[in-house]
Amino acid sequence: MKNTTTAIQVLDRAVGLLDSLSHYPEPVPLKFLTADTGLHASTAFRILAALTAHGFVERTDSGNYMLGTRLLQLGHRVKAGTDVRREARAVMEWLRDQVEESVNLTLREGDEVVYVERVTPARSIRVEQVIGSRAPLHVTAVGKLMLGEMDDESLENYASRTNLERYTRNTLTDLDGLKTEARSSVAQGYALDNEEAELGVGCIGVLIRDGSGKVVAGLSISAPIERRKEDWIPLVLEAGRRISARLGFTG
Amino acid sequence: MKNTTTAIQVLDRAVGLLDSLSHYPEPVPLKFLTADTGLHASTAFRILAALTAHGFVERTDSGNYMLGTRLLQLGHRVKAGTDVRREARAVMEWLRDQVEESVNLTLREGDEVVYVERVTPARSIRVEQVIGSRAPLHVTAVGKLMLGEMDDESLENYASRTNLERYTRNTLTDLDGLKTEARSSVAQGYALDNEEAELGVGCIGVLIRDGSGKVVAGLSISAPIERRKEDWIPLVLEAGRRISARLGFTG
DNA sequence: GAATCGTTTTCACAATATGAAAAATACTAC
DNA sequence: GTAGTATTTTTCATATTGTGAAAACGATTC
Repeated sequence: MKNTTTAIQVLDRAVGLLDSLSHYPEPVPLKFLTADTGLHASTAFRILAALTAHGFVERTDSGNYMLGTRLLQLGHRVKAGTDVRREARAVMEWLRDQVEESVNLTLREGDEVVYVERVTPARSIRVEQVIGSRAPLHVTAVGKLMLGEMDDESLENYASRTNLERYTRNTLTDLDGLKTEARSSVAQGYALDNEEAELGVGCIGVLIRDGSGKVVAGLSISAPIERRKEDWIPLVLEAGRRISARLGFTG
Repeated sequence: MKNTTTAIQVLDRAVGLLDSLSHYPEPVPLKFLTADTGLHASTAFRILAALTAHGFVERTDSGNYMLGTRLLQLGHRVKAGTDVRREARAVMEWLRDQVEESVNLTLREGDEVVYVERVTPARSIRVEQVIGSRAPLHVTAVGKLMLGEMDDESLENYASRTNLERYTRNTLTDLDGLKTEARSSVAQGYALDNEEAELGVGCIGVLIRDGSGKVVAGLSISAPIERRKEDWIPLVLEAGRRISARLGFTG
């Protein structure tokens, strides 16, 4: 567990505890948390008590710890991409119903995309992205489009910063290949991800633009690779156009 | 701004900053936050820097502060009512489409209900509950049902603890009236809220139970009072039954 | 009923967060 | 343009605050 360290120790520790908590599907005893974080029991206890008082953590009757509803509240007040998320929701549901696959909305954040909204179909085998999770630009359909929007220099900087880490055998790890792919994706208006982030998963992604023409998000279908159909491309393009239109884009 | 105070000062302050941040619809400059929280500029700055490093806060290009996507992530990992929320979603959408009004899912937390999930109709005038917001039991339809499930003593304790605070002229503020209403609501299987929490807003609520028969949540329609129809009662009951059934309740 | 394990409280200590002040940066107005 | 003002950021000496050892408490288990 990587632990970001800042100028304020308690905060680092508190965040570490929340982080640890978020990894458990069930409420956990103090013991587990001290084990994860390496904190002294009394220290962890004290911090958790404070977090509990603020509703960031809740305790079960048995005294176990879990994330608190205050986080739900704050999560819903996050402004990043508020407009896009609100406007996108209905269209995402429409697209999901057309193809019966998971549809995700992503925001760019630095060298990564963050999954901020998702709708899933009612079938037992489906692709599920965790809200808030991240992936580097070069391994996702939407990310490749974002890279394709950059000028050569920025793209090269991205490559040297991140080293184009390999995720699967299909990941584009050489600058030239990536550049070609990114450019042609932008040219055709959509990008594919052929198991480049995860084996077995294929995506079709497009960019979302706001009234000023700026790229504000990405929309993609994620499906088991053998179910993914290129026929869906027009649908994804259409969905992207609709969301962009709602945001005032007149492209 | 009430500020819960715990054994750990920095945490209180950090939470205060997040809280302040959550009240603004747009990114704000440091100035505003120091004004809200009363913190010294350098102190607020330092704490915000730490929160930013952890993704709890983000800064715009102009240097203004806003809540960060890390909160989205943690919010989605909150376990409270996870099962119910997941199972309820589809049924809530169905109900929303039947009546074209907002549908809310609430959890009980102490003497209050917390709104944890919501779907809204595509009409311009509609009731919107903020996810994470709270209301005392005696002013909501679902809450009255929860009160009706208690024994006399617990109900009386609730009344004396909370003083049955008045929200509108329709709020039930006397123990006897509340008791009668709560009991009969439970008997009929649903409760109405006739502008008891907010003037102009009417609700129809039912309880959700899990496999063990325990009440785990509440479901309600919230509509402008003049649009609310008693015809909807069977639909809400049906939706409640469906969700409970998904959780293994066999009535 | 003793022993073991986990949680909670207490408390003396020093490491940590603090805020005054200074430096840097961004605005405004003239 | 320049002077002036407001805001953000860095620095640093200080004492306040968070720390963790140890002890008290509470469950379980043997």
